[in-house]
Amino acid sequence: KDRINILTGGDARGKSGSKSTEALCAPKRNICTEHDGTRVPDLSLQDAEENRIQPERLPPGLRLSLGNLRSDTYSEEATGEETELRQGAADQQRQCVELDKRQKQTAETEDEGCHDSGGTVSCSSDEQQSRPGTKKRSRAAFSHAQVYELERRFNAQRYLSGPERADLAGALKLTETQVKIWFQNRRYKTKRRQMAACSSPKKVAVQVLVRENQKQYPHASGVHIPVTVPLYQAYQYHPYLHYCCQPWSMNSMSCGGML
DNA sequence: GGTGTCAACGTGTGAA
DNA sequence: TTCACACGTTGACACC
Repeated sequence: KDRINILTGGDARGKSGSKSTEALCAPKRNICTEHDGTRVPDLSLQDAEENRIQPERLPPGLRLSLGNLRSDTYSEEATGEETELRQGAADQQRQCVELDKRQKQTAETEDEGCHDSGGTVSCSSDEQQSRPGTKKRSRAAFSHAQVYELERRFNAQRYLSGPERADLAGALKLTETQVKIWFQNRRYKTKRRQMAACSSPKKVAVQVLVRENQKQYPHASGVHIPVTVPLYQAYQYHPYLHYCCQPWSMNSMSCGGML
């Protein structure tokens, strides 16, 4: 059902090298079309709020390494951020070192058929299948810098065109497929969290309504049940709520039973 | 051992 | 036919 959103509005997809790629992508971004045909804003900004990686929480080693990864898109933002990136706590540095050690150990213990692709360790499916009796599936662990840059890009735009994906993949030393899959997984993960956040506020409201056995709302149909918990309070603990339950999204997010 | 995370994979779909 | 999408699942891994 959500394909409607993608194919009619928010879709920035395009075949690599396809002639229509650029035309499809940029102008339509940030606009989605609901099932009933109404247009709704893309959620990238809200996602950015929820998913943003705070620079001060990054290990210092990673902070410094990010400068080489930044594309022109982020050049302005990078200057102020880089100063911030240089400040770090010692424990964070230790954490980073530990993680790097673990990643290196993992890489070293991989089989010979596996290859290191820019900080990630993976095996091609051919290599896996060529081994008799082994059907081991690889799961590349992206480096912190790669994930950071992917997150940054995702916060800026939820969909990448073919050229954009190629650029990003090249910058991060990942394959285009990896970048594509990462964005797919990232969008789906965001949506799942939205749905989870959308359903949880129900419990809060119900608790208040049944308090003290007061029969304040005789019409059980619930047509005019007042909201007893201010929405801003709910938003404080459920950051997805404010767009998940807005009028333009009510049709698609099944939040009708929220009260 | 159970659980959560996440990259990779599989499926169904529409557009070009 | 090819491609990218949403969505669900799988398998590896880390943590408790």
